[in-house]
Amino acid sequence: MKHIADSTVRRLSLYLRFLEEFERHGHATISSGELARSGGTTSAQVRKDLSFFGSFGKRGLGYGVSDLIASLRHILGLEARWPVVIVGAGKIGAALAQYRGFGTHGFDVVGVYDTDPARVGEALNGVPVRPDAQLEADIAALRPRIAVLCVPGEAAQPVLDRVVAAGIRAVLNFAPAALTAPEGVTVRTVNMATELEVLAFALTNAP
Amino acid sequence: MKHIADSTVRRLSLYLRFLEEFERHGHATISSGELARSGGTTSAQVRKDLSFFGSFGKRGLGYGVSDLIASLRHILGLEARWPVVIVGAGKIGAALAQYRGFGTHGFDVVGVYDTDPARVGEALNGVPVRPDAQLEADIAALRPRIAVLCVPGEAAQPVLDRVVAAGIRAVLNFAPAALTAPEGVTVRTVNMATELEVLAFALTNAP
DNA sequence: CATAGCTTGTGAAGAATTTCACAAGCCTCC
DNA sequence: GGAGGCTTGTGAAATTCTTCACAAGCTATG
Repeated sequence: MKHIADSTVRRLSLYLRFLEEFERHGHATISSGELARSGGTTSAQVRKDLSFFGSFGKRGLGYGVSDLIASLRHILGLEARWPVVIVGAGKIGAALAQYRGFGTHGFDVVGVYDTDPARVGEALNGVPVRPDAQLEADIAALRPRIAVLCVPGEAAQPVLDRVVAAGIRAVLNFAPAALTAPEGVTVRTVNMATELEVLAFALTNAP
Repeated sequence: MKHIADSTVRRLSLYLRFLEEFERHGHATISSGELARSGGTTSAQVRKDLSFFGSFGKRGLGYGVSDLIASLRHILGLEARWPVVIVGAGKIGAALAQYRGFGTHGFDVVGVYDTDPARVGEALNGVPVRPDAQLEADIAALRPRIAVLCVPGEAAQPVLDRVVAAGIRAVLNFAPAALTAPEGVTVRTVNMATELEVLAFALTNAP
């Protein structure tokens, strides 16, 4: 299949958010223009994004909301649930472990890990915090597909190397560090400092 | 000034992270190639990114680490400190309020707001949680430039409208909602579901 | 001072992404 | 059943972003 741009995938995810909203409001169909307005893009962009994967609408009518939701969920790979491990049960890790959004979006937290014995044993949203040393064995046993890193910056690369060695191929990194991973491993980093600095730049260079 | 791409600004921020690392390790100069390797890009990209803002290196030598740090901090607008308010003192809001990275990167949390009377009064990292109703008055008095939204999805747009009306021009949104803001207001949304879905897509369409 | 060895800064080329614009198709209403 | 009014899907054009490639310039060395 042709390569799909990262920006396209993010927009598809965003469309899915809005479609779910539309469905809750009882709308049966939606046009590319309406979807575009919600997502801050253009109708041509919406149609082009979808066209990479097929043809989902009806000319003159628009898209069936629930059909398009199903199609997007299929495209994004959300038909099965994805098991996830969270490494690091500090402030951010604990907050994420208790975040309900994981479950409602098809992701199951199957393990939370920490090196601090004081935190081990604690249960976060029903999932007990387990010792960091258990990480490899648990990945082998529970086969999570995604690891979420919430460890201090300097620990992030070593932990990444460990989870990759244990078979993980997708990582969401909240540690303030830029990571390098082998070919075939997808890493997304969410860096608070960078987000704030982009805002500072925007404010500094305001019109 | 010519328009600077978002991706360029994010890379500048990333370069700054690495330069700080290099400086801690005692390196005095760095070449575009070394900086590129750390940041997962190319030397040409590094030089092009910097060239939008001027000429910072010495041919044959590279860049002076501390000079380039100073230049980047100037470019990104990090020479002064930026006051920030956090709206929502739930799990994520509280975790952020206690995150040390704000302070070390030049951002000061001057207020945390919540509607829940049980949380009001609590002090997070020295900053007391104040009643949500106080938000507008405090923005007028303390003049924060950035608002971080950690409220439930359905509350995000109303809160955004309020902080914009009160004079805020830059918003970092952690609520699971896509927001619309008037011209001149920069909004960055960090959406857990989208990040995870991009990973699910990558895993589903793995080679 | 001339040469060798690096590395920057930058036009130009190339690639990727977004926007345009329009034929094709569906529905409704007369 | 034909006309009118919408909306999709998609090549082509336009724009934006990245990579290439090389002249220019700095340092060190003999």
